[in-house]
Amino acid sequence: MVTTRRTGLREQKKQATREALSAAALRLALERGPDNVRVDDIAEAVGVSSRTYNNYFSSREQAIVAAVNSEREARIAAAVADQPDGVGLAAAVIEAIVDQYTAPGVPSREALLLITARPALRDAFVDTTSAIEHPLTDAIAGRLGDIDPHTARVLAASVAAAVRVAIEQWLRTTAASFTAGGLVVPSGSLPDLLRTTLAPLAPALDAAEQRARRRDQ
Amino acid sequence: MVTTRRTGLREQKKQATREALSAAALRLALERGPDNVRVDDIAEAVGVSSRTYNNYFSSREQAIVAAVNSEREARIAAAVADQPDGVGLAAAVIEAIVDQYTAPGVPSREALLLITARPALRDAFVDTTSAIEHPLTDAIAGRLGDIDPHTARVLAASVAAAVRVAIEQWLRTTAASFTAGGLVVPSGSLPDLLRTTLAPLAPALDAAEQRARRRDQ
DNA sequence: GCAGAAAAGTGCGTGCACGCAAGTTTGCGT
DNA sequence: ACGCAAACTTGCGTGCACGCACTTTTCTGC
Repeated sequence: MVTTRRTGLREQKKQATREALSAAALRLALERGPDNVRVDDIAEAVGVSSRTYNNYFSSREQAIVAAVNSEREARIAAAVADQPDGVGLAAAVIEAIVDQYTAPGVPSREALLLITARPALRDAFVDTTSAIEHPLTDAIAGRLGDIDPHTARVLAASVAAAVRVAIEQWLRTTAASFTAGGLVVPSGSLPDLLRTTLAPLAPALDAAEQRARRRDQ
Repeated sequence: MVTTRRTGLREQKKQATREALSAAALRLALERGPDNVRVDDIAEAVGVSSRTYNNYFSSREQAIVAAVNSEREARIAAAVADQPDGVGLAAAVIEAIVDQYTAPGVPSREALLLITARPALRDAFVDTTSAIEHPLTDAIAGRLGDIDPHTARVLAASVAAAVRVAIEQWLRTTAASFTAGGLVVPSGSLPDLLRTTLAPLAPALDAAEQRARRRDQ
Protein backbone atom coordinates (compact mmCIF):
# COMPACT_ATOMS: atom_id res chain seq x y z
CA MET A 1 0.00 0.00 0.00
CA VAL A 2 1.24 3.38 -0.96
CA THR A 3 -1.83 4.94 0.52
CA THR A 4 -1.03 6.82 3.65
CA ARG A 5 2.71 7.03 3.48
CA ARG A 6 4.14 7.35 6.93
CA THR A 7 2.35 5.88 9.92
CA GLY A 8 -1.38 5.83 9.69
CA LEU A 9 -2.89 6.82 12.97
CA ARG A 10 -0.44 9.62 13.52
CA GLU A 11 -1.00 11.26 10.17
CA GLN A 12 -4.72 10.76 10.49
CA LYS A 13 -4.85 12.59 13.76
CA LYS A 14 -2.70 15.37 12.41
CA GLN A 15 -5.04 15.91 9.51
CA ALA A 16 -7.95 15.84 11.91
CA THR A 17 -6.60 18.58 14.13
CA ARG A 18 -5.51 20.54 11.11
CA GLU A 19 -9.00 20.50 9.72
CA ALA A 20 -10.50 21.17 13.11
CA LEU A 21 -8.30 24.21 13.46
CA SER A 22 -9.10 25.69 10.09
CA ALA A 23 -12.79 24.91 10.48
CA ALA A 24 -12.84 26.59 13.87
CA ALA A 25 -10.91 29.54 12.47
CA LEU A 26 -13.43 30.05 9.69
CA ARG A 27 -16.43 29.57 11.97
CA LEU A 28 -15.19 32.03 14.54
CA ALA A 29 -14.23 34.54 11.87
CA LEU A 30 -17.72 34.36 10.43
CA GLU A 31 -19.38 34.62 13.82
CA ARG A 32 -17.43 37.48 15.30
CA GLY A 33 -15.76 39.11 12.37
CA PRO A 34 -12.14 38.35 11.56
CA ASP A 35 -10.70 41.09 13.73
CA ASN A 36 -12.27 39.70 16.85
CA VAL A 37 -10.66 36.31 16.59
CA ARG A 38 -7.41 35.74 18.39
CA VAL A 39 -5.19 32.80 17.69
CA ASP A 40 -5.73 31.74 21.26
CA ASP A 41 -9.47 31.56 20.64
CA ILE A 42 -9.04 29.21 17.73
CA ALA A 43 -6.64 27.01 19.61
CA GLU A 44 -8.89 26.93 22.63
CA ALA A 45 -11.93 26.06 20.54
CA VAL A 46 -10.10 22.99 19.28
CA GLY A 47 -8.50 22.14 22.57
CA VAL A 48 -4.84 22.58 21.76
CA SER A 49 -2.27 25.12 22.83
CA SER A 50 -1.72 28.19 20.76
CA ARG A 51 1.82 26.98 20.23
CA THR A 52 0.47 23.89 18.55
CA TYR A 53 -1.67 26.06 16.35
CA ASN A 54 1.51 27.57 15.03
CA ASN A 55 2.88 24.16 14.27
CA TYR A 56 0.06 23.79 11.77
CA PHE A 57 -0.38 27.29 10.42
CA SER A 58 2.20 29.99 10.22
CA SER A 59 -0.26 32.84 10.19
CA ARG A 60 -3.72 33.51 11.44
CA GLU A 61 -5.05 34.04 7.96
CA GLN A 62 -3.67 30.77 6.67
CA ALA A 63 -6.01 28.75 8.83
CA ILE A 64 -9.06 30.60 7.58
CA VAL A 65 -8.33 30.34 3.88
CA ALA A 66 -7.29 26.72 4.32
CA ALA A 67 -10.86 25.94 5.27
CA VAL A 68 -11.98 27.27 1.92
CA ASN A 69 -9.20 25.81 -0.15
CA SER A 70 -9.15 22.43 1.43
CA GLU A 71 -7.52 19.82 -0.73
CA ARG A 72 -7.87 21.73 -3.93
CA GLU A 73 -4.24 21.07 -4.73
CA ALA A 74 -4.58 17.33 -4.59
CA ARG A 75 -7.77 17.41 -6.62
CA ILE A 76 -6.12 19.44 -9.36
CA ALA A 77 -3.20 17.08 -9.58
CA ALA A 78 -5.53 14.10 -9.71
CA ALA A 79 -7.65 15.80 -12.37
CA VAL A 80 -4.61 16.38 -14.55
CA ALA A 81 -3.53 12.79 -14.21
CA ASP A 82 -7.05 11.60 -14.98
CA GLN A 83 -7.39 13.40 -18.28
CA PRO A 84 -7.32 10.89 -21.14
CA ASP A 85 -4.02 10.49 -22.91
CA GLY A 86 -5.48 11.72 -26.16
CA VAL A 87 -5.83 15.18 -24.73
CA GLY A 88 -2.84 17.44 -25.11
CA LEU A 89 -0.99 18.56 -22.01
CA ALA A 90 -2.16 22.15 -22.29
CA ALA A 91 -5.79 21.17 -22.63
CA ALA A 92 -5.48 18.66 -19.84
CA VAL A 93 -4.04 21.18 -17.42
CA ILE A 94 -6.44 23.93 -18.34
CA GLU A 95 -9.51 21.73 -18.08
CA ALA A 96 -8.39 20.25 -14.78
CA ILE A 97 -7.81 23.64 -13.23
CA VAL A 98 -10.95 25.26 -14.53
CA ASP A 99 -12.95 22.28 -13.31
CA GLN A 100 -11.53 22.40 -9.84
CA TYR A 101 -11.94 26.11 -9.48
CA THR A 102 -15.42 26.07 -10.94
CA ALA A 103 -16.76 23.44 -8.59
CA PRO A 104 -18.00 25.66 -5.78
CA GLY A 105 -17.50 22.91 -3.27
CA VAL A 106 -16.65 24.30 0.09
CA PRO A 107 -16.46 28.05 -0.42
CA SER A 108 -19.71 29.25 1.02
CA ARG A 109 -20.87 32.63 -0.13
CA GLU A 110 -20.31 34.18 3.27
CA ALA A 111 -16.79 32.83 3.46
CA LEU A 112 -15.91 34.41 0.15
CA LEU A 113 -17.35 37.71 1.24
CA LEU A 114 -15.27 37.51 4.36
CA ILE A 115 -12.09 36.83 2.43
CA THR A 116 -12.61 39.41 -0.26
CA ALA A 117 -13.31 42.06 2.34
CA ARG A 118 -10.08 41.91 4.35
CA PRO A 119 -6.80 42.62 2.57
CA ALA A 120 -4.84 40.27 4.80
CA LEU A 121 -7.20 37.45 3.97
CA ARG A 122 -7.12 38.24 0.29
CA ASP A 123 -3.34 38.08 0.32
CA ALA A 124 -3.41 34.78 2.12
CA PHE A 125 -5.93 33.49 -0.38
CA VAL A 126 -3.75 34.52 -3.29
CA ASP A 127 -0.79 32.83 -1.68
CA THR A 128 -2.57 29.51 -1.63
CA THR A 129 -2.24 29.28 -5.38
CA SER A 130 1.39 28.37 -4.99
CA ALA A 131 0.32 25.29 -3.11
CA ILE A 132 -0.71 23.63 -6.34
CA GLU A 133 2.84 23.85 -7.57
CA HIS A 134 4.25 20.66 -6.11
CA PRO A 135 1.35 18.33 -6.85
CA LEU A 136 1.12 19.81 -10.30
CA THR A 137 4.81 19.27 -10.86
CA ASP A 138 4.34 15.58 -10.17
CA ALA A 139 1.31 15.36 -12.42
CA ILE A 140 3.05 17.09 -15.30
CA ALA A 141 6.21 15.09 -14.80
CA GLY A 142 4.09 11.97 -14.96
CA ARG A 143 2.69 13.02 -18.32
CA LEU A 144 6.05 14.06 -19.68
CA GLY A 145 7.76 10.89 -18.58
CA ASP A 146 9.82 13.12 -16.33
CA ILE A 147 12.96 13.36 -18.37
CA ASP A 148 14.24 16.79 -17.52
CA PRO A 149 13.40 17.40 -13.89
CA HIS A 150 13.38 21.16 -14.29
CA THR A 151 10.88 21.40 -17.11
CA ALA A 152 7.96 20.07 -15.12
CA ARG A 153 8.79 22.33 -12.21
CA VAL A 154 8.97 25.41 -14.38
CA LEU A 155 5.75 24.60 -16.17
CA ALA A 156 3.94 23.90 -12.93
CA ALA A 157 5.26 27.08 -11.41
CA SER A 158 4.17 29.03 -14.46
CA VAL A 159 0.71 27.54 -14.36
CA ALA A 160 0.45 28.40 -10.69
CA ALA A 161 1.55 31.92 -11.52
CA ALA A 162 -1.09 32.23 -14.20
CA VAL A 163 -3.74 31.01 -11.76
CA ARG A 164 -2.51 33.57 -9.28
CA VAL A 165 -2.85 36.33 -11.85
CA ALA A 166 -6.39 35.22 -12.58
CA ILE A 167 -7.33 35.24 -8.93
CA GLU A 168 -5.72 38.59 -8.34
CA GLN A 169 -7.68 40.02 -11.21
CA TRP A 170 -10.84 38.37 -9.99
CA LEU A 171 -10.39 39.80 -6.53
CA ARG A 172 -9.66 43.19 -8.00
CA THR A 173 -12.88 43.39 -10.00
CA THR A 174 -14.69 41.90 -7.06
CA ALA A 175 -13.45 44.58 -4.74
CA ALA A 176 -14.40 47.18 -7.31
CA SER A 177 -17.92 45.84 -7.53
CA PHE A 178 -18.17 46.19 -3.78
CA THR A 179 -17.07 49.76 -3.62
CA ALA A 180 -19.39 50.41 -6.52
CA GLY A 181 -22.14 49.64 -4.09
CA GLY A 182 -23.57 46.43 -5.43
CA LEU A 183 -23.36 43.75 -2.80
CA VAL A 184 -23.31 41.22 -5.58
CA VAL A 185 -21.12 38.28 -4.86
CA PRO A 186 -17.97 37.94 -6.98
CA SER A 187 -17.98 35.39 -9.74
CA GLY A 188 -16.90 37.84 -12.40
CA SER A 189 -16.55 34.57 -14.22
CA LEU A 190 -13.46 33.06 -12.69
CA PRO A 191 -13.47 30.20 -15.21
CA ASP A 192 -13.22 32.65 -18.09
CA LEU A 193 -10.45 34.51 -16.37
CA LEU A 194 -8.56 31.29 -15.77
CA ARG A 195 -8.82 30.32 -19.42
CA THR A 196 -7.58 33.73 -20.43
CA THR A 197 -4.54 33.71 -18.18
CA LEU A 198 -3.67 30.10 -18.90
CA ALA A 199 -3.94 30.49 -22.66
CA PRO A 200 -0.53 32.13 -23.17
CA LEU A 201 1.12 29.13 -21.55
CA ALA A 202 -0.44 26.58 -23.87
CA PRO A 203 2.40 26.77 -26.42
CA ALA A 204 4.95 26.06 -23.74
CA LEU A 205 3.01 23.11 -22.36
CA ASP A 206 2.43 21.56 -25.75
CA ALA A 207 5.99 22.17 -26.88
CA ALA A 208 7.30 20.39 -23.82
CA GLU A 209 5.00 17.48 -24.55
CA GLN A 210 6.24 17.31 -28.13
CA ARG A 211 9.85 17.28 -27.02
CA ALA A 212 9.15 14.58 -24.47
CA ARG A 213 7.38 12.48 -27.07
CA ARG A 214 10.24 12.88 -29.47
CA ARG A 215 12.74 11.80 -26.87
CA ASP A 216 10.61 8.86 -25.89
CA GLN A 217 10.94 7.25 -29.27
CA MET B 1 10.44 65.40 -17.51
CA VAL B 2 9.23 62.01 -16.56
CA THR B 3 12.35 61.38 -14.57
CA THR B 4 11.69 61.41 -10.89
CA ARG B 5 7.93 61.22 -10.80
CA ARG B 6 6.62 62.71 -7.62
CA THR B 7 8.45 65.42 -5.74
CA GLY B 8 12.19 65.29 -5.99
CA LEU B 9 13.71 65.99 -2.65
CA ARG B 10 11.27 63.87 -0.74
CA GLU B 11 11.66 60.80 -2.88
CA GLN B 12 15.40 61.30 -2.92
CA LYS B 13 15.57 61.27 0.83
CA LYS B 14 13.38 58.21 1.01
CA GLN B 15 15.65 56.31 -1.29
CA ALA B 16 18.62 57.49 0.70
CA THR B 17 17.31 56.18 4.01
CA ARG B 18 16.15 53.02 2.34
CA GLU B 19 19.61 52.34 1.03
CA ALA B 20 21.19 53.39 4.27
CA LEU B 21 19.00 50.92 6.11
CA SER B 22 19.73 47.99 3.87
CA ALA B 23 23.42 48.82 3.77
CA ALA B 24 23.56 49.02 7.54
CA ALA B 25 21.61 45.78 7.80
CA LEU B 26 24.08 43.96 5.59
CA ARG B 27 27.10 45.46 7.27
CA LEU B 28 25.94 44.59 10.74
CA ALA B 29 24.93 41.12 9.69
CA LEU B 30 28.39 40.53 8.27
CA GLU B 31 30.11 41.96 11.31
CA ARG B 32 28.21 40.22 14.06
CA GLY B 33 26.47 37.37 12.33
CA PRO B 34 22.84 37.68 11.35
CA ASP B 35 21.45 36.37 14.61
CA ASN B 36 23.10 39.09 16.59
CA VAL B 37 21.49 41.93 14.73
CA ARG B 38 18.26 43.34 16.08
CA VAL B 39 16.03 45.57 14.05
CA ASP B 40 16.64 48.23 16.65
CA ASP B 41 20.36 48.06 15.95
CA ILE B 42 19.86 48.69 12.26
CA ALA B 43 17.48 51.54 12.87
CA GLU B 44 19.80 53.05 15.43
CA ALA B 45 22.79 52.77 13.10
CA VAL B 46 20.95 54.85 10.54
CA GLY B 47 19.40 57.20 13.04
CA VAL B 48 15.72 56.44 12.63
CA SER B 49 13.19 54.76 14.83
CA SER B 50 12.59 51.07 14.54
CA ARG B 51 9.04 51.89 13.57
CA THR B 52 10.34 53.76 10.56
CA TYR B 53 12.44 50.78 9.67
CA ASN B 54 9.23 48.85 9.30
CA ASN B 55 7.84 51.46 7.00
CA TYR B 56 10.61 50.54 4.59
CA PHE B 57 11.04 46.83 5.11
CA SER B 58 8.45 44.40 6.34
CA SER B 59 10.91 41.90 7.65
CA ARG B 60 14.39 41.90 9.00
CA GLU B 61 15.66 39.68 6.21
CA GLN B 62 14.25 41.90 3.51
CA ALA B 63 16.62 44.71 4.33
CA ILE B 64 19.64 42.45 4.10
CA VAL B 65 18.83 40.87 0.77
CA ALA B 66 17.80 44.24 -0.61
CA ALA B 67 21.38 45.35 -0.24
CA VAL B 68 22.43 42.52 -2.51
CA ASN B 69 19.61 42.78 -4.98
CA SER B 70 19.57 46.49 -5.32
CA GLU B 71 17.90 47.65 -8.47
CA ARG B 72 18.19 44.39 -10.27
CA GLU B 73 14.52 44.58 -11.23
CA ALA B 74 14.86 47.87 -13.00
CA ARG B 75 18.02 46.76 -14.77
CA ILE B 76 16.34 43.64 -16.08
CA ALA B 77 13.40 45.59 -17.41
CA ALA B 78 15.72 48.06 -19.07
CA ALA B 79 17.80 45.27 -20.54
CA VAL B 80 14.74 43.68 -22.08
CA ALA B 81 13.66 46.95 -23.57
CA ASP B 82 17.15 47.56 -24.90
CA GLN B 83 17.44 44.35 -26.84
CA PRO B 84 17.32 45.09 -30.56
CA ASP B 85 13.99 44.55 -32.25
CA GLY B 86 15.39 41.85 -34.47
CA VAL B 87 15.79 39.57 -31.50
CA GLY B 88 12.79 37.42 -30.65
CA LEU B 89 11.00 38.03 -27.39
CA ALA B 90 12.18 34.78 -25.84
CA ALA B 91 15.80 35.45 -26.68
CA ALA B 92 15.52 39.04 -25.53
CA VAL B 93 14.12 38.07 -22.15
CA ILE B 94 16.54 35.23 -21.60
CA GLU B 95 19.59 37.25 -22.53
CA ALA B 96 18.53 40.19 -20.42
CA ILE B 97 17.98 38.04 -17.36
CA VAL B 98 21.10 35.99 -17.71
CA ASP B 99 23.11 39.14 -18.19
CA GLN B 100 21.75 40.81 -15.12
CA TYR B 101 22.18 37.77 -12.94
CA THR B 102 25.63 37.06 -14.29
CA ALA B 103 27.00 40.49 -13.59
CA PRO B 104 28.31 39.98 -10.09
CA GLY B 105 27.86 43.62 -9.31
CA VAL B 106 27.07 44.13 -5.71
CA PRO B 107 26.87 40.65 -4.27
CA SER B 108 30.14 40.26 -2.50
CA ARG B 109 31.28 36.76 -1.82
CA GLU B 110 30.81 37.11 1.90
CA ALA B 111 27.30 38.40 1.48
CA LEU B 112 26.35 35.41 -0.60
CA LEU B 113 27.84 33.08 1.96
CA LEU B 114 25.82 34.80 4.62
CA ILE B 115 22.59 34.46 2.68
CA THR B 116 23.06 30.89 1.63
CA ALA B 117 23.83 29.89 5.18
CA ARG B 118 20.65 31.06 6.92
CA PRO B 119 17.34 29.56 5.80
CA ALA B 120 15.42 32.72 6.61
CA LEU B 121 17.74 34.74 4.42
CA ARG B 122 17.58 32.21 1.65
CA ASP B 123 13.80 32.40 1.68
CA ALA B 124 13.90 36.16 1.57
CA PHE B 125 16.37 36.01 -1.29
CA VAL B 126 14.13 33.68 -3.25
CA ASP B 127 11.19 35.97 -2.64
CA THR B 128 12.95 38.85 -4.30
CA THR B 129 12.56 37.14 -7.66
CA SER B 130 8.92 38.16 -7.70
CA ALA B 131 10.03 41.77 -7.63
CA ILE B 132 11.00 41.58 -11.28
CA GLU B 133 7.42 40.79 -12.17
CA HIS B 134 6.03 44.27 -12.51
CA PRO B 135 8.90 45.91 -14.37
CA LEU B 136 9.08 42.88 -16.60
CA THR B 137 5.37 43.08 -17.29
CA ASP B 138 5.83 46.60 -18.58
CA ALA B 139 8.83 45.65 -20.66
CA ILE B 140 7.05 42.71 -22.27
CA ALA B 141 3.90 44.71 -22.79
CA GLY B 142 6.01 47.30 -24.54
CA ARG B 143 7.36 44.71 -26.93
CA LEU B 144 3.98 43.13 -27.52
CA GLY B 145 2.29 46.44 -28.14
CA ASP B 146 0.26 45.61 -25.06
CA ILE B 147 -2.92 44.42 -26.64
CA ASP B 148 -4.18 41.89 -24.15
CA PRO B 149 -3.25 43.19 -20.73
CA HIS B 150 -3.23 39.74 -19.18
CA THR B 151 -0.77 38.12 -21.53
CA ALA B 152 2.16 40.26 -20.53
CA ARG B 153 1.38 39.77 -16.86
CA VAL B 154 1.18 36.02 -17.18
CA LEU B 155 4.36 35.80 -19.18
CA ALA B 156 6.23 38.03 -16.77
CA ALA B 157 4.94 36.05 -13.82
CA SER B 158 6.00 32.83 -15.50
CA VAL B 159 9.45 34.15 -16.22
CA ALA B 160 9.76 35.24 -12.63
CA ALA B 161 8.66 31.79 -11.55
CA ALA B 162 11.29 30.18 -13.77
CA VAL B 163 13.95 32.44 -12.31
CA ARG B 164 12.78 31.48 -8.85
CA VAL B 165 13.09 27.81 -9.70
CA ALA B 166 16.61 28.38 -10.95
CA ILE B 167 17.61 30.18 -7.81
CA GLU B 168 16.02 27.59 -5.57
CA GLN B 169 17.93 24.90 -7.38
CA TRP B 170 21.11 26.92 -7.21
CA LEU B 171 20.73 27.42 -3.49
CA ARG B 172 19.97 23.75 -3.04
CA THR B 173 23.14 22.53 -4.72
CA THR B 174 25.03 25.29 -2.99
CA ALA B 175 23.84 24.15 0.39
CA ALA B 176 24.72 20.59 -0.55
CA SER B 177 28.23 21.60 -1.49
CA PHE B 178 28.57 23.16 1.92
CA THR B 179 27.48 20.14 3.87
CA ALA B 180 29.68 18.10 1.61
CA GLY B 181 32.53 19.91 3.25
CA GLY B 182 33.89 21.99 0.43
CA LEU B 183 33.74 25.62 1.35
CA VAL B 184 33.62 26.44 -2.32
CA VAL B 185 31.47 29.41 -3.08
CA PRO B 186 28.27 28.73 -5.01
CA SER B 187 28.23 29.56 -8.66
CA GLY B 188 27.09 26.09 -9.70
CA SER B 189 26.71 28.04 -12.89
CA LEU B 190 23.67 30.14 -12.26
CA PRO B 191 23.63 31.35 -15.87
CA ASP B 192 23.34 27.78 -17.12
CA LEU B 193 20.60 27.05 -14.65
CA LEU B 194 18.71 30.15 -15.71
CA ARG B 195 18.92 29.16 -19.36
CA THR B 196 17.65 25.70 -18.49
CA THR B 197 14.67 26.87 -16.52
CA LEU B 198 13.77 29.63 -18.93
CA ALA B 199 13.98 27.40 -21.99
CA PRO B 200 10.57 25.74 -21.54
CA LEU B 201 8.92 29.16 -21.63
CA ALA B 202 10.45 30.18 -24.94
CA PRO B 203 7.58 28.74 -27.02
CA ALA B 204 5.05 30.72 -24.99
CA LEU B 205 7.00 33.96 -25.34
CA ASP B 206 7.53 33.59 -29.05
CA ALA B 207 3.96 32.51 -29.66
CA ALA B 208 2.69 35.59 -27.89
CA GLU B 209 4.96 37.72 -30.02
CA GLN B 210 3.69 36.07 -33.18
CA ARG B 211 0.10 36.68 -32.21
CA ALA B 212 0.82 40.28 -31.36
CA ARG B 213 2.56 40.79 -34.67
CA ARG B 214 -0.32 39.22 -36.53
CA ARG B 215 -2.80 41.50 -34.80
CA ASP B 216 -0.67 44.52 -35.46
CA GLN B 217 -1.03 44.25 -39.18
C1' DG C 1 3.24 -6.72 25.56
C1' DC C 2 7.48 -3.81 26.43
C1' DA C 3 11.22 -0.86 26.01
C1' DG C 4 13.34 2.54 23.54
C1' DA C 5 12.93 5.69 19.66
C1' DA C 6 10.48 9.02 17.12
C1' DA C 7 7.16 12.37 16.80
C1' DA C 8 3.69 15.50 18.36
C1' DG C 9 2.17 18.80 21.94
C1' DT C 10 3.25 22.47 25.30
C1' DG C 11 5.11 26.57 28.23
C1' DC C 12 8.13 30.11 28.13
C1' DG C 13 10.65 33.83 26.42
C1' DT C 14 11.94 37.02 22.86
C1' DG C 15 11.83 39.88 18.92
C1' DC C 16 9.00 41.54 15.50
C1' DA C 17 5.19 43.48 12.42
C1' DC C 18 1.84 46.73 12.31
C1' DG C 19 -2.46 49.73 13.53
C1' DC C 20 -3.23 54.04 15.51
C1' DA C 21 -2.87 58.65 16.74
C1' DA C 22 -0.06 61.92 17.68
C1' DG C 23 4.16 65.10 16.19
C1' DT C 24 7.36 66.85 12.55
C1' DT C 25 9.06 67.93 8.07
C1' DT C 26 8.52 69.15 3.12
C1' DG C 27 6.61 71.30 -0.74
C1' DC C 28 3.40 74.21 -3.21
C1' DG C 29 0.33 78.02 -4.10
C1' DT C 30 -0.37 82.73 -3.57
C1' DA D 1 7.47 84.91 2.81
C1' DC D 2 3.91 82.49 4.76
C1' DG D 3 0.77 79.20 5.84
C1' DC D 4 -1.63 75.10 4.77
C1' DA D 5 -1.89 70.39 3.25
C1' DA D 6 0.22 66.31 2.37
C1' DA D 7 3.78 63.24 3.36
C1' DC D 8 7.01 61.19 6.48
C1' DT D 9 8.39 59.94 11.28
C1' DT D 10 7.68 58.27 15.80
C1' DG D 11 6.00 56.12 20.42
C1' DC D 12 2.93 53.10 22.13
C1' DG D 13 0.40 49.01 22.52
C1' DT D 14 -0.96 44.51 21.05
C1' DG D 15 -0.94 40.08 19.04
C1' DC D 16 1.79 36.98 16.82
C1' DA D 17 5.59 33.77 14.99
C1' DC D 18 8.93 30.87 16.41
C1' DG D 19 13.30 28.81 18.83
C1' DC D 20 14.15 25.96 22.68
C1' DA D 21 13.77 22.64 26.13
C1' DC D 22 10.65 19.52 28.10
C1' DT D 23 6.52 16.28 28.61
C1' DT D 24 3.35 13.24 26.57
C1' DT D 25 1.86 10.29 23.04
C1' DT D 26 2.45 7.02 19.31
C1' DC D 27 5.14 3.70 16.64
C1' DT D 28 8.38 -0.21 15.88
C1' DG D 29 11.34 -4.18 16.75
C1' DC D 30 11.92 -7.69 19.71
